[in-house]
Amino acid sequence: MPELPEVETIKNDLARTVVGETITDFSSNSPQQIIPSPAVVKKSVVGAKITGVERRAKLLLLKIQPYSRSNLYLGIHLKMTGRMLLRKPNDRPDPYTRVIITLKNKELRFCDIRKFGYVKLFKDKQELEKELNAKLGPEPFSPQFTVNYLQKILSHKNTNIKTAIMDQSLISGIGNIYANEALYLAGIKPTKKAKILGYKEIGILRDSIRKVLKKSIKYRGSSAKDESYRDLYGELGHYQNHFLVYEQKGKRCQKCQSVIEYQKVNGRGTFFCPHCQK
DNA sequence: AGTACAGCCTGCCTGC
DNA sequence: TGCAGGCAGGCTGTAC
Repeated sequence: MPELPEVETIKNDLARTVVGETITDFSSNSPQQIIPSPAVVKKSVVGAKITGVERRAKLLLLKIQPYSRSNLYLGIHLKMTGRMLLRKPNDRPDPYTRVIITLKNKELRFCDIRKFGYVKLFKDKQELEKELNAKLGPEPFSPQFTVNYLQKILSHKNTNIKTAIMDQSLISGIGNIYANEALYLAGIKPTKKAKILGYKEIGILRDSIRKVLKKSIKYRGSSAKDESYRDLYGELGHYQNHFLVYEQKGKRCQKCQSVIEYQKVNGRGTFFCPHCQK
């Protein structure tokens, strides 16, 4: 499932392949995934130029400059099974293609088995930032993501630490895979109450989050068992070959050789070492 | 207000 | 073999 490292990988590849391209067509066979509607988005973006690609949390952002008007943004959320694929117009169709953004001699295809993802038009930067800042906490690599910040928000959280770090309004970009991995690296049990973590422990957690995300970006993200994540070219990521606990139930902990356990935490599959994580 | 959880959606896996 | 039912989970809306 695409989280911060996966979206970052797609963003970086898009930045070097489609910036400067003009959009010649926009079509969708899944109107429920297009906000406000396929017709409005089509009218807004056709003839306009892609001038940049950004990422905020797990949202991919295409910056679009129409002729003689201010920048628009197309926000693309891949949710669970979404893919953004760069193809040529005559390439064979990809299964579950929901949206095609046509460029000159290129196509951006948004494919999504479960239809959880969406493409949303933002009229300008102001509208975009207003919405995103209202519901998203700081980026893990931003200067705002300090130990003091983390301590402040966790100290009055009445839930477990895993649920807390996956809460996008507290920290943005962390999903189930990297929550599992970061907590293992930090030696913290996923079910531990967020508010009882100490300052030192929070510092280690903050560093672990950054370390795990950074390493995954280096490996172009994770394509877990179901391989739902693919990069812009349809290729698998590689971080799954470096999972420490995620999908490692029954295997041995690399640090202490204990058997990795599995349990549900707030409805989410959770992997941990019963010995290393306290 | 803050936390928990159903619902969205569909392919895959399990068990009968 | 075939089919029903459960499972996966990011995020939103609703309920407590």
